[in-house]
Amino acid sequence: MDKKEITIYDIAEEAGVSPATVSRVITKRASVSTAKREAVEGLIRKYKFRPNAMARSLSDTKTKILGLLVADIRNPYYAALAVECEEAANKCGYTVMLCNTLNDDELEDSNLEKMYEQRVDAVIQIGCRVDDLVSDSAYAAHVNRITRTIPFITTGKLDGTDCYRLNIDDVESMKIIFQYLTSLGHRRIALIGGEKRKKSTYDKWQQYIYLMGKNDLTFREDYLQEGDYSEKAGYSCMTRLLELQEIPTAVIAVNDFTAVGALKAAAERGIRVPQDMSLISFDNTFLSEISTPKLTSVDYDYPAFGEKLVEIAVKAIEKKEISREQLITPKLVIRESCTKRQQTHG
Amino acid sequence: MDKKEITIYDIAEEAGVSPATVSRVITKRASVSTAKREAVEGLIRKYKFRPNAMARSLSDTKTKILGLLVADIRNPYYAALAVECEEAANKCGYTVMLCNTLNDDELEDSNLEKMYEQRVDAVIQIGCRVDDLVSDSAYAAHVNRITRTIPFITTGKLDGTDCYRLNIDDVESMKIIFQYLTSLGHRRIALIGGEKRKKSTYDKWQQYIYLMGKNDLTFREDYLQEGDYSEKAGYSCMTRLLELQEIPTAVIAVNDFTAVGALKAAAERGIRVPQDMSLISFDNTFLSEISTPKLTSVDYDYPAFGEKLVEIAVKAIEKKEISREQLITPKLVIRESCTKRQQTHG
DNA sequence: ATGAAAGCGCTAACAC
DNA sequence: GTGTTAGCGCTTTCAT
Repeated sequence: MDKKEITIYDIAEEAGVSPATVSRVITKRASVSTAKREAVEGLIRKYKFRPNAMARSLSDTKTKILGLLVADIRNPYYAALAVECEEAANKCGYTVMLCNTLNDDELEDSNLEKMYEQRVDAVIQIGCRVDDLVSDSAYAAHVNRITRTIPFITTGKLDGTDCYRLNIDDVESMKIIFQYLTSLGHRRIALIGGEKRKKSTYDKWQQYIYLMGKNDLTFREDYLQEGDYSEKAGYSCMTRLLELQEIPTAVIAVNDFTAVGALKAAAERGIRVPQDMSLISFDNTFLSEISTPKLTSVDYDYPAFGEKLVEIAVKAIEKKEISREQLITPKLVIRESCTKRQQTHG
Repeated sequence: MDKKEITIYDIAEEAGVSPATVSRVITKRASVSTAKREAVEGLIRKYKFRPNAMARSLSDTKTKILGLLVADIRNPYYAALAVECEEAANKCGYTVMLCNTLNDDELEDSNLEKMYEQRVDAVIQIGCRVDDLVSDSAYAAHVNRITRTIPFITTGKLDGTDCYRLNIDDVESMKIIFQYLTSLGHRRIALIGGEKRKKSTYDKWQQYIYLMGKNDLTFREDYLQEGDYSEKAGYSCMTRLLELQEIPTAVIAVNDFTAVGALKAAAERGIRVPQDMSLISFDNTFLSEISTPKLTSVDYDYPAFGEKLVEIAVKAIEKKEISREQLITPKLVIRESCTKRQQTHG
């Protein structure tokens, strides 16, 4: 502890050059004679000198930090995306400042403030209030204050704000699922979990209803079980489904957590997946891989997703042309949880 | 975008006071007359002014940032701890800068550099090379360069360095497990997963062997199955166990992932947990809660763990007295995966 | 209590 | 190519 920190002045003095020259060799933004460069580089190595990022940011008004605001990193979906964002950011020379909103509006606000104080070059928000079907206007106002100075990228809806949107194509996801399920012969298809006040869930519901019609399947209210996004919700939705006179032959779970809960409810009642019932989910987190049976799930290509998010941020920072709204195309990862409808079940 | 940012000079001018006064009302570190304070506070609200953290850090050489270096945030264990650290840090007025090492030594190094450049006030490292039974000396040297100026806190071993250590009491964990398992009548106890080059695993092994002896149980090499920390490892370790002449009546998995894999292997062979075999794990992540059956697992009280980590960091930053080595006391969370040994199994 | 001014460590014009 | 200098926006003596 407590050794005085070295600065470019110390390096400059010992190398017999000016601080500006040291700065030049560090930033590589201007040319320096080989002799001086090598002298400086030698000293940098000798003292293991690292420029003070604060001073640097203050001076050139770029922090090279991307604020990443996620709902809850303990959720594998956010964790997967966050890691990819971090890797993508690193590749572009950016560092990520990650904060959790933990479903707490105040925390969401204060984290946003913090990012602003830290003068992050852009903020990427994934989850929480940005996902609301109808955006909270106070929140939108808050975001707009930020977008006046910093690009704001989100995977949510957040209307009434001047932000960049990269959304998952939920309509397409549902289409893929229906295509797969109907190709397996399923006609009694249920959808469980999720809150319809969230845009992504709302869109799934709408599309579910539409596709039931389009495929000439009978839509039944009781095949649409709202819950939240937890394992518990999946459990209780599935339980309710299994109490029905005529249980579905295929169930779509809003995410992997609810699918896992549904699996448990099914197992308890002696319903085997996929032999007695098919189950399919969204998100394709590691839970799909470790559950028994492994889940067939809709994947978003997280590496590409993260890269795209960062690319938008970086382009926006550099004031390059970049579309304000883009879509992520989902694809189905087929594992073990679905199978052909059993003829005996009708 | 692009509105010129407001500074304390703007506020000062409009309020008819000096920048120093504005700074005083912001920092609250000196007294200001009520009239001027209110004028300044009004303008701060009016413009929603937020001081530039870079400038502030440059000037007072404290960033109020804690670097948090974790192995992989996608792993629920790290995620749980990281979130608690973030919450604890927030409470103390600190922000967390989270980076993943992703099991990549270069990334580990570069993230450490980045934290240093960012002049974080302390770094907390959880996982990766700090856990090695025998510390890499180049890495230790790197850490020592950092500890010359910044407190370094770790949950690992990392000997040969001047850091603060907060370790899980693995010996105690194993004791608790044995106490529980033997009280249920188990005598054929196996341990699966983990690499013994990691200190925490090494300690568990040692203690396992010791306790087998102490409880007068026969130690068998084939009841000790090394793997890594993945679900796959759990699956293959358990598979090997189930091929033995005499299978164990209770299995200890090194973490929840391996336990989940073990569960799958058991199910495939028709072995029911806990009726036919008891299974117990370490870490008590959310996997323990959502697996079927729910896992009995050793918990570390993550909120307290995170708080302690941050407390050590903050105390060290403030140069207060604080012990260099402390232990986290584990406790068992009993769920569904263990039961009394079936007498019929001997 | 308050203002003037120096300084934190760096970058970037601007001269030469 | 290289040095000089003026900031970047804040905190903090030091006077008053």
